Amino acid sequence: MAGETDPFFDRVYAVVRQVPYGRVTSYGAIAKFLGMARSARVVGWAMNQSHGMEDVPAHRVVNRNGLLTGKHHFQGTNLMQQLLENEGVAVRDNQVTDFKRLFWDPSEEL
DNA sequence: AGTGTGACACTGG
DNA sequence: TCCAGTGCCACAC
Repeated sequence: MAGETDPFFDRVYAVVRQVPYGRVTSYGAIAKFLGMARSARVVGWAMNQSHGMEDVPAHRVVNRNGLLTGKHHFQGTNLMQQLLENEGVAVRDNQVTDFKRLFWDPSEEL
C-alpha cells in the first residue's frame, strides 16, 4: 500500500509527524531519539524517501545549525523556507531565526 | 563484495 | 570563536 516503507524509515517519519506546528528539529535529535545518534545522515536519506508524504513535514527538519540544508531537495527553490515562514518560523539566509528557541527535541519533549 | 556518496555531528587546532 | 578534518551508518552503483 502507499506509504509502505522500511521499519526504520517509518520510525523516522513517526517522529517527524510529532513535531509541533511552528517548531523545528534536527536530524541528530531524531537519530538520537531512535538510538542512532551517529546515523544522523541516515535520517536525511529517510527524508529523501519522504517525498510525497504530506504527513511528514520534512521542512521542519533542519541540521544542528538550524540551516536549511535540505531546502535544495524540495520542489521549489524556497519551498522549504516558505513552508516554515507560513508556520511563523522566521528564516533568513537559509537559516532558522531563533532556531535554539524553536528547536524541538523529541528526546525531551516526547 | 567493495567503493563512494550523503537533507549530519563532534572534536581538535 | 571560527575553520577544518574525521567518524558514523545506511543505501546506490
